[in-house]
Amino acid sequence: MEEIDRQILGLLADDGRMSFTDLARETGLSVSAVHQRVRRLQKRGLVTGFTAQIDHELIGLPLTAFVSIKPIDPAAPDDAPDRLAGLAEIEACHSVAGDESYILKVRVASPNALEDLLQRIRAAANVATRTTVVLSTPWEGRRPLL
Amino acid sequence: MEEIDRQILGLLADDGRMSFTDLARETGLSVSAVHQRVRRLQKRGLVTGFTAQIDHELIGLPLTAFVSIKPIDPAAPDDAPDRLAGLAEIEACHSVAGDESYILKVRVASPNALEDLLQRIRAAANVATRTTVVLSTPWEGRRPLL
DNA sequence: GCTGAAAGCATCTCGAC
DNA sequence: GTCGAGATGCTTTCAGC
Repeated sequence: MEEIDRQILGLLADDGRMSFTDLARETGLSVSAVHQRVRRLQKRGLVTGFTAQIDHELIGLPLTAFVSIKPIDPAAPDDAPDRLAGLAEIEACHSVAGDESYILKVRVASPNALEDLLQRIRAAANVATRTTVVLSTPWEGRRPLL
Repeated sequence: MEEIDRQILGLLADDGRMSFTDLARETGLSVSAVHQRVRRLQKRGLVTGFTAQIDHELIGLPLTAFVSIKPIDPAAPDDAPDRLAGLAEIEACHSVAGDESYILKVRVASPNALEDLLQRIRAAANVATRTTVVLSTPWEGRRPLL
């Protein structure tokens, strides 16, 4: 991948709805050239999609937490992601190295909802949980080095 | 907020580039009505922006980790976010409850780059670090309950 | 707050280089 | 890989309700 594709990725990470016309102006290419490059970036899988960024506080999910989980029976087959996929409050699921197996990022409406979710997580995946509550988020989703 | 705004948020979270024409079809409103609602959602801050979703492995940042930090001098003023803002590898910074002060999510190219980043984090913020390496990510950025 | 219509732009495809 | 042009479709505004 080269310089101009990195530039396009950066521009689209900053503004996912930027028009091809504007992308062309910024990159110095023609509209059709940018268009083709963006399509190629999607086809190659470098761009997996576009999404609206939503303020979770304002839509009624003000409480974020990280939940680390550890199987109660270490001999049981590890299908935790499948078992947890149905819980919509879980925004992300990472398999990790270390004492615990997975780190989940969850969003809920209240402490009560968190307690309820933790019970559902333990029941669904037969795991112990360790929860770290987020107090504030100085920044999130910042674009890494391109 | 009401039902139809939730629907619009869901559609835009799934496809941030969906046209107003398609949004109108899905919601049963006229094109101008959806247009007006989306503008209002942005103005009210429920939609903070739009972004391209990028495959970090394919752009050369295959290693993700969570770095928890704890101040070495607990009496010093806590301006860690300001001190860390210049490190572009840090994708997110959450202030958390518990033994440690912040959880950082970082993306790097290699174990060597991670080691180097940890040194820069410790130097910049005068903190001790505890790092959890991500092995795989069953899912991430899934839309929470709307 | 919703609608429909109209003007201005953007998208997307092609043929050519 | 890039370009320019053209048909199609989308965005955006506005008057009317």
